[in-house]
Amino acid sequence: MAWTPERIEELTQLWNAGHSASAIGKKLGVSKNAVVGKAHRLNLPARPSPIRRDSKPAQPARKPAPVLKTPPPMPAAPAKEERRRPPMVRVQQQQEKSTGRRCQWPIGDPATPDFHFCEAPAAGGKPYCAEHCAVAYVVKSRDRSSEAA
DNA sequence: CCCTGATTCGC
DNA sequence: GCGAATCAGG
Repeated sequence: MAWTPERIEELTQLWNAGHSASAIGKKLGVSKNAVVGKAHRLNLPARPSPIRRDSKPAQPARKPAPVLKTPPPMPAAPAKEERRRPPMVRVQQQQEKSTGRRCQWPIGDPATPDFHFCEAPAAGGKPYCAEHCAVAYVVKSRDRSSEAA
């Protein structure tokens, strides 16, 4: 059954009158999916629905194959945007080296209170200490000497 | 298990 | 554009 202007009008009226999608569908002789689908397509006002589908976590099955052709070459290097204020231990380490050039290597889950940075003295202009430089730049190192572990 | 609406995706 | 399938909360 096609959506004739009359049907669309009736749908709109019933929808705006607060009838449920299934009730409207029953009246129009279509499924509630058809009603809610059409309503959504018509940009009718979304009626009270607590359903939240926009959770951050990965959505499986629905989007299976991103198929990336250019994998980023530095998997171990964390982004600067990940920067968060570390716990209170910061004060102590600042006393030792207040120049601010401290290792930015993230430790723990950024979404967790115990998240902090390494903050050992950074090695030669790098954002990380010597140990974490070895981890962050492992790809480059391997590229040159094939070992260093 | 029933209801609800929202979103996706093959047609 | 359509709507069944699927998802998701009450």
